[in-house]
Amino acid sequence: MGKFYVTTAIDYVNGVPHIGHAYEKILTDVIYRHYTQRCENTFFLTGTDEHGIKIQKTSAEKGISPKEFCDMNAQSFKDAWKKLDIGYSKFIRTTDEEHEKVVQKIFQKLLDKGDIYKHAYTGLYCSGCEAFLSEKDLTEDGLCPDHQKKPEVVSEENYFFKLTKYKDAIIKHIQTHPDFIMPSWRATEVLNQLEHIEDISVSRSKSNVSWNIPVLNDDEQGIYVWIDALSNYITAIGYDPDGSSDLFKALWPVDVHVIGKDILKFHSIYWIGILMALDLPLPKHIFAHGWITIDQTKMSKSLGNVISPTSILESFNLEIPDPLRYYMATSAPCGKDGNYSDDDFKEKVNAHLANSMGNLLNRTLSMLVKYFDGDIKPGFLGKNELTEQAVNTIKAVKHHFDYFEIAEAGQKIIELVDITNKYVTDNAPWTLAKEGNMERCGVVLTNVLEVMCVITSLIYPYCPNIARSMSDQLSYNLDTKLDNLTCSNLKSGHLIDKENIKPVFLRMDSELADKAQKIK
RNA sequence: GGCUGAGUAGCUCAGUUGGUGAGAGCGCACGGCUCAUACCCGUGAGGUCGACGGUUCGAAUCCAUCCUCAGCUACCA
Repeated sequence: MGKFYVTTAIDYVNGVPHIGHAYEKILTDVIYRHYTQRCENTFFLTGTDEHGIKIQKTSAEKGISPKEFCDMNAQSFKDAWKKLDIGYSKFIRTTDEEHEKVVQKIFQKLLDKGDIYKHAYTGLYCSGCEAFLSEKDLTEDGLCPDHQKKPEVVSEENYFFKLTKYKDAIIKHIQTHPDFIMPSWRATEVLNQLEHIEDISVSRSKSNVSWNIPVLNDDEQGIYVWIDALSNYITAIGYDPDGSSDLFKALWPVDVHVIGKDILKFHSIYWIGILMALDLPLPKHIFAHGWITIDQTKMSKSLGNVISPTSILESFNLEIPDPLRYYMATSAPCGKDGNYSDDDFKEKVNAHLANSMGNLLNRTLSMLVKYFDGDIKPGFLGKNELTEQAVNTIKAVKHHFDYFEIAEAGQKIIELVDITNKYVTDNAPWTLAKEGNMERCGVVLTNVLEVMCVITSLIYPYCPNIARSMSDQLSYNLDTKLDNLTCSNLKSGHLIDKENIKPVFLRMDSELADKAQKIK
């Protein structure tokens, strides 16, 4: 494989990051890191969506300019991602000058083409939604169900995008590309929505909303979210109607847009329509993930159970984000909702990362030092009975990632860990050593260490810090591509000294958990 | 109302096109081991596989009806 381009949704900076935002970035980062192990040229885009009336209003309430407000919140997103080791290649903000300029050009191009037209209408406008509502959307009292406010009757002339023109083509594309929308069962949902689609309004009157990108040659209108926000996926890498960058040519079409299930409609219908209108190739995949619930309850501000990603790291006293990354990435089956609870988090992470995986490396290296002074003798190499299992796991993990089954892939890795732990117990190197069967003892330990190298590579996307610690102790090259990954990674000679053997992840003990409970 | 998905051991879930006594992980209990991060390995607890029918020699797995949950989406008022 050559290149791999992956994006997250860009987050609206009206608030600070919570665990739902983090979930998506972690998933995407795991996907991204996995593909860096398979491709030469990879790119990971994330960022923030910064225009619109909500930001205009919130910043006004705070008495600061919208830009200042955005700067502040965008930074808090960047800070959070840093703490989670989200290794994005670029962080785009829709207020970036370059983005704004290209969005204006895109708008103009569609206007010139006739795919955007002006249309006057009267409707019920809810400023909270920043959208027109139809009567049937309202409550019995005639209020907006989301904002409990009475919408105003507004007469407005806006620009509309001819989405209906592309309706049939979009339907056909979805039908003929079963892996376009993933998980595939969500495609039915989208096809259903397509039946009732209408042209979408893509501008707002400047008198209602001032914090947006102006339409060129029209002082009355500003560009609304669809063309502004969705375009980030192409403007960020240098798309330009007048001639795109080499980076864009190398990366587009995107391999996968990772998004939440709530915005699938916008990505699989609106965005696809826009791309068709721009004569650009379509995304290879759109992956809609589920939600993270907290203790089986939906996270929401009104319930007051919004959790920030970093508060989990702090309350458990974690110095590395790996456990949280691992838990997030493996707790929800592909595309479905997952749940977070403190107990479950601690349980899973202790069991998999500390007890099984970490301890396996630790016990094996300890024996190598105890029985062989940390040396691997030439005769220990090349007779690995676990090769087949390891190779099968590599295959299975790659296969799962092809379908963005991140949790399922993680499960396979831990299965290999379990198999290897059992192999150690079954072969009891400590007994072999006592019996003086040193050759066999060395072979067994080396076999395990070879598999540990494989595990190190496979776990890396989930736990980059732990993987690095493992690779250090194994003198293993973590840059090894998965296609070249075998069970022959070690060389004969001295591997490690006793003082360099370190647990890669310590159990979170009950004391810490209690402390976390108190904070909560 | 329609459509889609889901309801399987305490918890989280696997269960291809129906067929040896219904599974995994975690948790729990007991046993083993002692290299290791009180870790690992083994054994067990008996869950009417949402409900009631039906098809079949035989269904968790197919069909009908119903209940619950989640999501998408109408229509009548």
